[in-house]
Amino acid sequence: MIISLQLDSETPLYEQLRNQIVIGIATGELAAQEKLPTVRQLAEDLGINTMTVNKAYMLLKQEGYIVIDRRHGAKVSPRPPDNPEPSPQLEEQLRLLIAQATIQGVNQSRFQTLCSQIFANMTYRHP
Amino acid sequence: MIISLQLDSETPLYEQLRNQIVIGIATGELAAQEKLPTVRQLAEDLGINTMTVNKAYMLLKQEGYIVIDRRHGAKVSPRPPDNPEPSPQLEEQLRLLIAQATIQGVNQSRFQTLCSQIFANMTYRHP
DNA sequence: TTATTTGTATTATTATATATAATACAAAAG
DNA sequence: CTTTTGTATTATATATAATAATACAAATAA
Repeated sequence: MIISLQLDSETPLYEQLRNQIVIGIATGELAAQEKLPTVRQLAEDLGINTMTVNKAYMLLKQEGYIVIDRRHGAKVSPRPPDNPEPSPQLEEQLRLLIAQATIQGVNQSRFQTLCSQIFANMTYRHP
Repeated sequence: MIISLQLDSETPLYEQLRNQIVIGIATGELAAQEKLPTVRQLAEDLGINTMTVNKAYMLLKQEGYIVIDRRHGAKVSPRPPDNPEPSPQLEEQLRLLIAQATIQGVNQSRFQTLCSQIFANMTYRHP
């Protein structure tokens, strides 16, 4: 999986890394149960510090996206059961996003179409 | 307009303030051309520093949400023309949001319904 | 067994971001 | 001419981000 970090971004490196792994899981680029690189290996590949990668892994673990085992390293979590209700945080983020879209002049129809296109690339639950 | 800041949040105060004003504009709570409180007044009301409010106003100005005039203070920008294409930043944020929703087990149908409900509260372009 | 690899913890250091405080200035309104 | 406006400056304190250099426990591989 290709990971590209922007050193000049306002988004912290560990957060960029976390985000790209989350998207990688959702798109199916990283399959459930798939083993992630070791913190040392990934840090070396990306040219960043070990602890920065570790921070991203700890965050992903805390959020439930990956499982970490000392024997086998980090793995993508198995697919959880369907949960129709999104988390309050996700709902609030969506609310802010739609507010911005509305003000920018993107109407509901266009927004829904965009969502459909994005969903079409999420093969997470269709292996 | 009621603004509530969480001092213990990870989100900086100026960003919380910016977000709530954006939502206020989108929901119509803040009408186009409406005058915002002065930086000193809002800082006093919220019990925070003047420069923190100023930073939020500068950000909103830079993003085009408000217009600042030395004579009349800060005002909500007039409604821009319809723009079917969302900004790349917004699209990337939506992509990450949908990725998280997908992994959390929220399917497309439920997500679209949630979007519809949120859009129903955005009266920005229906005064 | 021994050596290596794994995640993880610790400590230190540097740089940047956040927030507050105390002023000060220019421009416009009253 | 005084007040109010946004804005700039300087200083200070705290928190976060990132790196560096180690070190440890647990498990794998030799």
